[in-house]
Amino acid sequence: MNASNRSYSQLAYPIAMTAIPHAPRKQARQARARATQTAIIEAAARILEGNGRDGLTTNRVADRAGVSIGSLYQYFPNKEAIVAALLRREREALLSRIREISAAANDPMAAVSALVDAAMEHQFARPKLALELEYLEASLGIEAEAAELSQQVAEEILAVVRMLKPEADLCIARDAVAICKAIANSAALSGEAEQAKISARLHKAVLGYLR
Amino acid sequence: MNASNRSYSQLAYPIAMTAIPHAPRKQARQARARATQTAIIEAAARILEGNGRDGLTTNRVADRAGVSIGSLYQYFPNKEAIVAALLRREREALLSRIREISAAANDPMAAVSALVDAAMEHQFARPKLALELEYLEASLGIEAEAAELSQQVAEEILAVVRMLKPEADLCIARDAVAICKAIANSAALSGEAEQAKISARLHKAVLGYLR
DNA sequence: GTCTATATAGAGATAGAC
DNA sequence: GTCTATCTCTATATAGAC
Repeated sequence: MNASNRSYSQLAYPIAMTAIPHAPRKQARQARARATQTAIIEAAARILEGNGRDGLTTNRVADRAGVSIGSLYQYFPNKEAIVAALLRREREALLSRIREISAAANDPMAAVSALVDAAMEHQFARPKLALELEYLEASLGIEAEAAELSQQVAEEILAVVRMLKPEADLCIARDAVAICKAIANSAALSGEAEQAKISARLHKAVLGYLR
Repeated sequence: MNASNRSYSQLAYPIAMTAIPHAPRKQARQARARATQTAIIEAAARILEGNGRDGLTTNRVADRAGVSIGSLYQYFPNKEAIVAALLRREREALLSRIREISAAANDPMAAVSALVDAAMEHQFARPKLALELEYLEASLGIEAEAAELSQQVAEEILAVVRMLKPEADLCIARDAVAICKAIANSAALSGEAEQAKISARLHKAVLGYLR
């Protein structure tokens, strides 16, 4: 994804004292670089939340991240790459949560229920961001990769769903995901705030579908 | 919406023959004007389907509609207005279909089922267009009006749903709509074409939720 | 390796001829 | 009332100083 992530940490430090001052400096630079990257990605996230996708300009991202536009382009080749990185960050977080649940699953009903909760928490942690990313995903030019992540999510979900409903196929899993997103988004958009109420409806919808 | 829709047709024609050539000319111009408007809106629709929202530029719309950019701006004050008109066209078509079903409703189950079918037909008639419009709706600046149309849809749906489930509220109706859109979109996006299969899942999801 | 300044391009929208 | 030509603005991306 970015070319500057070389593994300086694997350098074998010579015993000579002259090497010692270098090590931290190099490490520090790596850490700084990562921090800058993260800052840029998070700035993009906040702009999406505050100004929507039309407000997301590279100049604004650079400004909000506290770096110059020139620096931004040292870390990302173009605007798409920033959005892609952000999307990956969010999706991977959700995916790993799903995998945890899937791995720990015993009782089918409880597992499905836990998945629904996870989806809802994810969506409600930053609702505007989740929504904007969904919109942006379609126009990203990384369809292949995005599709692959969705695929992985669907497969993981399917594994759990099959505990409850052995004849289920991938369509069913995708539907379940779609239902979660749709209800959560629609609730968020129409200004609902009572998570408990929404959660109850979500469970009803998903379990009703899988019954 | 547009200022040129004055009701010339209500002019009482004087008996004098001089009036006769005017009437058709005015009528003809009106008809032409409407045709041009329609052509512009439909051109926008086709561009959305073929090039996505990023490809939707006013110049391209004018070109595809077979008029010059100058003419386009005689009919619409800006790009948003074109999208808004298109959105209205689609939404009102769906709304009036929903009203038909609602008005003719006898058996609750059958009515809900008919609504689900209508939603699915609408979504699958032009899936890409429906999806793009959903994305665009959020950035339209006509939130108030769009929200009102959604509200009308939800209320109409609620009336039918209450036949099945008297304690239902607007949230339930909105959820039902969201479920329909979500499953239809997700199916369309992942390339499913068998409408019968999707329809079966949709019914299951909605009826499962309302049970 | 970070900044400022700017090249470049493409969009929306308008002016004015016909 | 429709066209062509064009203005203006703003966004992405780069060049070059430091």
